[in-house]
Amino acid sequence: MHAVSDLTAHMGYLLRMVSNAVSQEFARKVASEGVTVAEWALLRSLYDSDPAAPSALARKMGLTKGAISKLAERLLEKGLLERTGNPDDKRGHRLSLSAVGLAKVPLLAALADGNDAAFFAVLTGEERDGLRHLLAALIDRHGLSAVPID
Amino acid sequence: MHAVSDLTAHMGYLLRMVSNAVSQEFARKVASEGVTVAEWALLRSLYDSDPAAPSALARKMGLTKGAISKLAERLLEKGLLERTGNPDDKRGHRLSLSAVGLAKVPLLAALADGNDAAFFAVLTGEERDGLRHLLAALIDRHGLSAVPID
DNA sequence: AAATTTTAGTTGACTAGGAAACCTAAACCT
DNA sequence: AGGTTTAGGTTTCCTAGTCAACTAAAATTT
Repeated sequence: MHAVSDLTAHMGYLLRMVSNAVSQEFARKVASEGVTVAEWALLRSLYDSDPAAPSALARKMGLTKGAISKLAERLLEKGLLERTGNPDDKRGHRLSLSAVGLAKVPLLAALADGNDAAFFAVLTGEERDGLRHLLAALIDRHGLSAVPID
Repeated sequence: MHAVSDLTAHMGYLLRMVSNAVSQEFARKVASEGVTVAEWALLRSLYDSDPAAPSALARKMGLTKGAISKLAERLLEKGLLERTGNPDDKRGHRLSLSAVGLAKVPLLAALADGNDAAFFAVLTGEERDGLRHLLAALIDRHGLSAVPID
């Protein structure tokens, strides 16, 4: 008879637990700037790029078009993003940071740096390097950063 | 001037990417059994335990009472869970697996084992051990004890 | 040129979860 | 006793994200 393995026997489970903990910590911190984690990721993606189409952002961030659509909508309402039409293609448009959004990214980046440093400070430098290497290996060997959506 | 660090410079970001990938893979597999990942975790938690109060499950699984409440509601409707009143305390109740739920856990466990093995097969045995150790260390040192044992 | 297909984005339905408000029952004080 | 506080659960509202259906415009076929 197949023994029913413990939940915690699965690395996926441990991964999810740790990942949730990091994100939650960070969520509280960025909330003080009136922004969510997902919003931060989108703002950061636009920071050093030209105005980008939603579909391009979806590819870049590994999200679906729908996710970007909703995210962008909220950021537009918050005045952190700008949407400009594309005369060459009346279906699409381009998203870019507003002046306010542009100014906010460095602040958020500092919070992100601090959060990451604080959370992983419980590891030794060697352990941190090891973890980074393992995560990079998983991402690389699974071809994760370029996950085609749709 | 503070440089704005790359998103991928943060380990929390890499962690989230990998974690999402594992969960998504797994979600597809368990969907074939008509169950979601969160539902599987709850079912598994009840598998080798006595009937448990929702609040106890919340502690054990590291979720809020609200999350358990909604999850349990769906599982009750699917007929995988049973709810029995507690005469000693008219506020609460106990949740336990139904016969169907009980029968389903080993099937799901096999899927979980397979998913985990497949995803982390791109690492060497040594790397896997290293990753498990690092995740356990983070969980331990941050007191994310909600789950590790039992 | 007309019909078809592909692409861009939005919207709605659903799972997932936290936070907070709320109700009720139990426990604890005076 | 009677009032207050604490604990157990549910519900509502919000973010987050997927998938699938949909509209409209562009690109391809025929």
